[in-house]
Formats: sequence, structure tokens, C-alpha cells
Amino acid sequence: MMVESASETIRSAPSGQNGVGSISGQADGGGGGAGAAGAGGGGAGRDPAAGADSNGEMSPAELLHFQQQQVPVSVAMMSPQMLTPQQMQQILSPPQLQALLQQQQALMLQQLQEYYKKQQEQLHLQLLTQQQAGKQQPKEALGNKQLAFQQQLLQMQQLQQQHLLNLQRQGLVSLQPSQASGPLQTLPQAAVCPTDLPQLWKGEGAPGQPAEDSVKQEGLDLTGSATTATSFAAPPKVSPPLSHHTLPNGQPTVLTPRRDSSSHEETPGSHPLYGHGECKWPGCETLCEDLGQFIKHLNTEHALDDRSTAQCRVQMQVVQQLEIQLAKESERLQAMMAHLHMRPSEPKPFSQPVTVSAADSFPDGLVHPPTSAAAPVTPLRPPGLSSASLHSGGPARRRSSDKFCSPISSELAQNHEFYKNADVRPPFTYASLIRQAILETPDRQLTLNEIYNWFTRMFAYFRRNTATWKNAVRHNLSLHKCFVRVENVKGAVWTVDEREYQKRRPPKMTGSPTLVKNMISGLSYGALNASYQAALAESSFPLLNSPGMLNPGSASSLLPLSHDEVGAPVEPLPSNGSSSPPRLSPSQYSHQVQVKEEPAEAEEDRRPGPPLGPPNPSTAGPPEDRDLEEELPGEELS
DNA sequence: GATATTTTAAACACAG
DNA sequence: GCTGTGTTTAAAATAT
Repeated sequence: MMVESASETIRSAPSGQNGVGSISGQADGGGGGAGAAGAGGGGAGRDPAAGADSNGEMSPAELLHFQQQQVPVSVAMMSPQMLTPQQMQQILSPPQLQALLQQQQALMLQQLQEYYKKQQEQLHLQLLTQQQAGKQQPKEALGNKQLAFQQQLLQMQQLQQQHLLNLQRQGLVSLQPSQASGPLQTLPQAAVCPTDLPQLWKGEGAPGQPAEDSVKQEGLDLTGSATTATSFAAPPKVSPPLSHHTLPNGQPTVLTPRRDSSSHEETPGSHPLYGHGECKWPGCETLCEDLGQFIKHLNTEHALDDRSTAQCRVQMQVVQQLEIQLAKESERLQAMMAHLHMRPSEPKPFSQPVTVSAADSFPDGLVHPPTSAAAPVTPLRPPGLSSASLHSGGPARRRSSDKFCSPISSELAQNHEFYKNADVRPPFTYASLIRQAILETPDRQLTLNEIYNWFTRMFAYFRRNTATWKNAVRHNLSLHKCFVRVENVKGAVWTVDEREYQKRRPPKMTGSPTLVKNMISGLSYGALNASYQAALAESSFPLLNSPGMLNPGSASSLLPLSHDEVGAPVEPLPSNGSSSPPRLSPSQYSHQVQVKEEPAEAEEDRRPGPPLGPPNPSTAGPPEDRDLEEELPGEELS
């Protein structure tokens, strides 16, 4: 375990995205003279969701309207600027969201392949410049170097193919012959068929063009083996339709129209390795006034020598690393998706026109999650619970806290692995988590350190930013009367006063069923949304975080929302078998533990009379509320 | 708009 | 002096 020093106390307002009024919002007063720099992070809103929420202007009525209409993914994708993540999330059903994710994957793939393209262009252009410069060189030497480049290009080509195959295996790129003119065709076809390399080196005509043309024509058959019409909509602006040809060897090839005027390689005065007046060769930022000077520089500084070759190799490794990274992330995503809502036994109710499910990638039509047993295929959403019935346009920030019975234990039981492994913030309040930690133990008491350990053990999320959440845990322990500190043999332990805990429930929940329902759905979904956004924000793929690329909130429908969350039988505690929360009276507590000092008595004093009477659940206010809540959602669900 | 809840940050005290 | 624990205050966001 990591040891956290107090000095580590951070400004790490996680990912600092909360800038919302933080900097100016410092309080000089009070005990917090410190506020100063660190406080800048400004406490609240550490949830990415919070920031997003503030953008949400859609009224519940509008949301309802959206829900009633089956908004297709394509629509949602087309107007991301009009919908907040929360709205997206509330609008889209899990299948839609899955489709959305796939679209994002495809876009990611596209980006990667554009990266490939750039790499290959770099190689080719260097090659060509070398060719020019090498006219004076002995042909022998040039031949050897050309060979080296050929090998590099071939390696690159193989990498690409492997990568695509990988993606196909993972269902990220689906094969759909009917959409043969998918956007992948705009992807680089710059790899070289080995047999045609000699032609490449002829270097006839304008320098650069013949080679590039031949490269394109004989391009890597990305679309042949992977004639991949991915699920995302083709960007309209990209290159013109390509014509498919078949090579004598039977390999289908994609031909780009010759002299593609949009091709930037042909733009006079431009060079892929030249931009903003400087050389873009890796590690070289030499300023060049114009293209001529750059070419000169290229020929002198980046000649075909060992160093340049080595640099090319390095660059290739960079590409390779990216590939690996992508593969890992893809696998992780698949695992998450599989865990969250892919149920092989359940046919997917796909109604979106744009999408192709991962299963489509496989002839057997089955979903092939790359995950192992680590991703249980738990039905995470009750079958009878349609997304529409859930998305009631509720609040977004709240965690599905204690207020609604105790969904935690069942939620955790179901998604234990998920929270354990995924760096997702659990959608529960600190108080409810602490309580859960304590109640999970046989003797219902934990030391602070044990609580810490429980957090880190149960949630990957809490393996980071320890100073932050540990402080929050301590704060919650001190703040809430429901947590009682007890002196024990081994020091101080913390217990839960269930009655106090229940008392925290707001009295309003006896309101109309609609209100209750809205709150319930809002709570759970909002909380999950916050978690997912946090996870996405922390994702190592900035691509996924860019607003236009992936709407974080949109993923949340994939998240586990179980009826447990909204009103399942309360609290199946593992330890004592009692399925209801231990409603212990203070006297019961005194049997269990010796309340050290003032807390219990002081609480007795603090508590106002009426609700405090004998611990009779039937007469106490909160239990009634609980019952109501438990029943209503149940009706909803059935 | 008022109020309550939750989260985050920070200062401080105390004990080991 | 350092660290862990515990308490308290404050601010901000959000929900009711």
C-alpha cells in the first residue's frame, strides 16, 4: 500500500477541471486562513459531472420529451453540442450507448490510422528525398539503404495489418460488406507491396509524385482483408469515393483517384515533415525559412544514414507502442462493456440505424468479449426496466447514497469486480461507503485504517488521491453523528449508529410517487454518471475525453443500475444473515461495544424527542419512508 | 431563494 | 519532528 504523507495534501482537485469559480472563491476568514493556494481547487465539483451539469439547461419536461422519442444514436452524435452528457445519458438506452461507444472506437481507430499514415508519409518522403540526394551516390549503397527502408515499410505494413486484425477480433472494427465505402478507405494506403518496390524507386516524373501514387495504388490492403465499413458515419468531407480493383493475385485493392487534389502532399510549398517553419523530423526542430531550405536541411541533416534509420525505427516503435496501448484500452473497454451489459443470452434490441454491434464482427453472431472470467456477465439492468422508465431526468451529481435504503451491498455484490478493477468512482456517498465497510465486518466496527483498507480494497478508484478521500473519510466520520467512535482494546474503532444513520433521511420522501421515482432514478443515474465521467476523465485516452468524441455521460446507461439501487430488499448483510439493516438501539450498541465517552450520551441529549422513542420501526418516521421507497420502485420495475 | 446534503480543502490539536 | 487520527471550519455544487 502506498504510504501517504500528510504533506502530500494536494491541490489535486482531481483533474482540476472544476475550475468553476474556484480560484476566486476563496475564503479568507475563519480557521481556513490557509485557503490560499491549495484551496484554489475549491472543493466542490470535483466531479467532472458537476461541471457538465452546470451546462445542462434541459428541463425535465424536455428530457421527458426526448425520452419519449426514441432518439437514435446518430441524432445524438450529430448534435453533441446541444446535449449535455447527462442528457445524452438520459436519452440513450444501453444499446444506443453501446453503439455510441463503438462509434467512438471507430473514430479512435481512424485517428490511429491517420497517425500511421503520417508515419508512412514521413518514411516515404524521406525516402524520396534520399532518392533525390542519392542520385549522386553509388547505386549499390543506395540499394542497401532502400532495402532497409523497404523492410521498415513492410514492418509498418504488418503492424497495421496486425492491428486491424486485432481490432476485428475484438469487434472494434466490424466487417460489413454492404458498406464498402466506409471511412476506412480514407485511411492510409501508403504501405508498399514489396514486389512493387522497385517501381517505387524508379523515381520518374515529378519527384515524389510517382512514388506516392504507386504507394497509394499498391497500398496496404487495409480495406481488403478488412474492408471495413466501420460503424461510424463517414465524415463527409473526406476523400472522394475510391474505386476497388482486384490485383492479379486476387487481392482486392483500393485505388485512390489519381492526382487527388485534396492530397496535401501535393500542395505546393508543403511537406509533411515541414510545418510552421520548422522541421518536423522527430527530435529536430530546425527552423527553415522556406520549403527549399527545408529540403536542403532534410537532405543534409536527415540523410539516409544510420542515425536517420535509427530514428525511423524509434518512430516505428512509437507507433507500435500506440498500437499496444490501443489494444489494451480496447480490451479494457470490451471488458467493461461485457461486464456492464453484454448479455450473450439476451438478443440485442438494436434499433439504431448507424450502428454495428461488436457481435457483427463474428460470423457466429455471438458476442466475443475479449474478457475472461473477470468480467461477469451479470445482468446489470433489470430486464423489465427500460431505459425510458429509468431516465427521468433526475439530478446528476448525487450519489445513490444511503438515502435509498442501502443499495450499496447489493450493488457492490453485483459489481464488486467492476469497482475493484475499474477506476470508477463508486456512486455512493462517503458516509454510505463507510457504513458499508463497517457493517461488513462481523463485529461491526473498524479502525480508521481498516476503513481505509476497505476503500482501497474494494474500489480501484480509491487507490489514488488517497490524501483527498482519506481526509473525506475522516471528515465524514467526525461529521456524521451516525458514526460513533468507540474505544477498543486495539484502539479506537468506528461503529455505525443505524438509527442516526436512518435519521438523516429527508422527510420529504413521503411525497408523491412521481417525485420519489424521479429522485430515485435521478440519484442512481446521476451518481453513476458522475462515476463514469470521472473514469473517462481519467482515462489515458484523451481522445475519448474530447467533448466531440465521446460524451461521457452517454456511457452511463451501460452502468449497473439495478433495482437494488432503487429499492430492493434492504441490506443483505453478509455477516449475520439478517437481511435488514441492523436497527440497533443505543442500548444494543452498548452491548456490542463500549461507547467510550460523550458520543452516545451527548447524542441522547442532542436528539429531539419524538422520533426517538423506542426503536420501533413501524412508528419511526424513516422506516416508513423506507418502506414506501421500497415498494414504489418495485412497482415500477415489475 | 432558503435550506440541507455532500464533497473537498485546510488548519489545528493530540497522541504515539 | 513526523505521522496518524480526530475535529472543526469553510466553500462550492447540488438537490429539495
